[in-house]
Amino acid sequence: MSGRKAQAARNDELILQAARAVFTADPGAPIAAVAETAGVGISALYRRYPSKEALLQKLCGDGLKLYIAVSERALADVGDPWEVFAGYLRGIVDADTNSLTIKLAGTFTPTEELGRDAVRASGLATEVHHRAVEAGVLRPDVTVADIALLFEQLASIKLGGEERTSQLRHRYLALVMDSLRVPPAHRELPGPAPVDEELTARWRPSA
Amino acid sequence: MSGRKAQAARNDELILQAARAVFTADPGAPIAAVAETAGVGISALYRRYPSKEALLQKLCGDGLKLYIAVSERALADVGDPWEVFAGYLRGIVDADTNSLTIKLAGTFTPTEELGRDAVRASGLATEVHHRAVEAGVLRPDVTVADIALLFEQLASIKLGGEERTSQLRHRYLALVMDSLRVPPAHRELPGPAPVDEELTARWRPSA
DNA sequence: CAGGTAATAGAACGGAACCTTACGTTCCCC
DNA sequence: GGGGAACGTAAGGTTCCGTTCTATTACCTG
Repeated sequence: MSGRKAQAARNDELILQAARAVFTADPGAPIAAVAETAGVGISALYRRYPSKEALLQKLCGDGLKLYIAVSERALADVGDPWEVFAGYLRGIVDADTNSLTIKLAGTFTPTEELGRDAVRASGLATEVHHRAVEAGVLRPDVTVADIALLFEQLASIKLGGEERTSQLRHRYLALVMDSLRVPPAHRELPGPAPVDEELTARWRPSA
Repeated sequence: MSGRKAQAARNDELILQAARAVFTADPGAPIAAVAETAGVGISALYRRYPSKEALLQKLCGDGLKLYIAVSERALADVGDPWEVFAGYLRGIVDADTNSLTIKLAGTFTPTEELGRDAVRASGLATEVHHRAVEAGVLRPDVTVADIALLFEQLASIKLGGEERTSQLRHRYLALVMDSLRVPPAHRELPGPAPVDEELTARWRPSA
């Protein structure tokens, strides 16, 4: 498992991973930050992608494909309709594709393939939503576009590390799910609520 | 109502208004954009504020004072406990102070006065929250810090113009209020849901 | 009415940030 | 052992932005 080609193959994945992490944290991050995080030089990036825009397109495309995969998994699930829908919501939040795709919306020109995948993703989301409404487990005055905006709101949460952020997103997803579900009810919220220290920490001159 | 001094007084307000609008839309906006929006030259800004940081501190301070005013109004209200709390939530969303204060969190060193006001605002919010829980109209497993993060999520919504954005924020505030209130119930959501066109518009190469 | 002053608009400046390319080096594979 | 792929680093060249400077306008006062 050595050799120049093996390192290149490893770097392929390393770079993508770093790019995802860096641009998720800061969509306007410089490309040098990606290289540093990946532990490679800048030329290793430009060998693989002709420009920053190309890298962003790749990242966006991967995110969309992940989104599509989660949706298809939900459509293939024949279990309890509410649990299927709830699992779908949690899956999208975990995939964390919204942080990237939305924040990068206007920053590059969309590929044709990107457009096709977006249409496909939208269709699948509509079908998932439709099934939940038809089954009578989702309040009908909430549209599929509403759900999309809810995902965006959850993606805006960034507090502490990656793990804590995910925890809090699930907490507020659970909260809003209580008002999405038919019949309405209050269920236990997962994860501890934020403490004051977590909120005030953001005012320190670190950033 | 003319004269050089009158224009200066008018510009005072004009500049603050423009700064609020510009930095609310884009916290990293250049100071030239503020001058252009206000319809004045750059020197008109630097006559009033010694630096960009000073302007941001002023804006933040004003936002905090507005937040405090809304909270005090809620505490003075002796009507139906839930309606008081709901009005408080709507008031904070309308004041739209979170978009500025949070996004600018780490970008400048906080003044001492800013710190005092922040403590005061936090205390008032805690009292408002406490009353709602005591009255049994707010689910007790949601903390005051939870409410703060909910405000942030709502502030992250930006779609179409200012008016449409406000409308949507109230829509999702109403949605989450359905799961905050005791007892839980589904009430009619205000404002029309987003249509596809509104969502896809963001992918056009305008920005 | 004339000079002093406050206020303004906008160009000019200096420096930082950042995408991209060029250069020199290393190390596999034939 | 040599050809070339892959790499790290440094420099190029541009854009952007906060701040300062200059020339101008318009009011007020003596």
